[in-house]
Amino acid sequence: MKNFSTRLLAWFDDHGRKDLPWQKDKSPYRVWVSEIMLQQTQVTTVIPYFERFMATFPRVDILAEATQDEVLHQWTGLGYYARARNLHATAKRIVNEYNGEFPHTPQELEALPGIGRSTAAAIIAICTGQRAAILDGNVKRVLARVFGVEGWPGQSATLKQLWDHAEALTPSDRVADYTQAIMDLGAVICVRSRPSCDRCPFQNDCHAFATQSIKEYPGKKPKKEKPVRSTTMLVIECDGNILLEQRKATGLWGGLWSFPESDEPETYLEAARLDHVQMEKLSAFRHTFTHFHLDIEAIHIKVKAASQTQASENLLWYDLEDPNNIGLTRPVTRILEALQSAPLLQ
DNA sequence: AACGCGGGGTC
DNA sequence: GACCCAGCGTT
Repeated sequence: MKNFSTRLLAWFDDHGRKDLPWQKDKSPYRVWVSEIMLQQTQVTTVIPYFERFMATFPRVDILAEATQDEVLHQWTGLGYYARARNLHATAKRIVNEYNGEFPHTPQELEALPGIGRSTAAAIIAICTGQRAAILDGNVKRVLARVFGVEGWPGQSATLKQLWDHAEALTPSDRVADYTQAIMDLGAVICVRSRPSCDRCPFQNDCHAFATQSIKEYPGKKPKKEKPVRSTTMLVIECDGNILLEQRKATGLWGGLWSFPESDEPETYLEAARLDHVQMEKLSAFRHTFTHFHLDIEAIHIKVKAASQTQASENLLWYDLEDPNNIGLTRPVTRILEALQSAPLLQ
């Protein structure tokens, strides 16, 4: 299609978003943090996290010097916690290897943890104005519909076609605006369900609109049955303090703090040299991940003096009145909320 | 090339 | 409940 970028930019000038928090001061640091937070996460969800993160870590060197617990604490609730670990690792590398300044080439950016092809391009385009093509969820949806690209974008053949379109369409002029514009079109007009085609600058050139097959694009991910796992979480309380265990550094909920899990509470307590005075089931619930369901049963256990329990690297007593700055899993925040709004056992 | 990785918004 | 979101790293 001719004039794609010109027409998109004309639309952007009238209708694009220009007041998002990360558009105020488009420094590489702020743009980078926003791009990482926005991976697989919606704008409205990100905004409060971004504001809080910037207030706590206003510069890359400050982020680099923070502890991982502090970074994960800021990330609690955002999900995909490897993003936070990679963000922290990259901050350290920016300080140590690049003297605190972000590199300006896609190759160097992509070599940093958590920055892939699209995120590198976004940083390049938005911060330097160098030509670089992005391909995020918005762009995939727009291009799949306009050009009738079939198949699920998770498949490499489909993904390649989308990248080819993205590269071909990205202009040399006004790349920063173009990058924002193509995302805005996807976020504001070409939304997933019930898109506003009558307000779209490409209505007359859109394959999906012309063939009345908008729902077919982009192709859907093949659905798979989610397996169900189950666990028992031990909410061990002593004097208003809750025992938490740090999860291993990688994998699911990596680096976050959660309740000890055991199907045999008595055995666990014995091993930890804890004497319980009361034990009561809390309500069971289901926590659903991308790829499986986790049925969680929580047991509230009150114990006598905790001094017996050795404090170790990956164990801490979490004071409900004076919480640590650490990353917590969703079930922990959920259960602690429930506990505090309806305190049991006095 | 396929899978692991969260939590929340939307319909 | 199904589906998906400003994707990337690992295998």
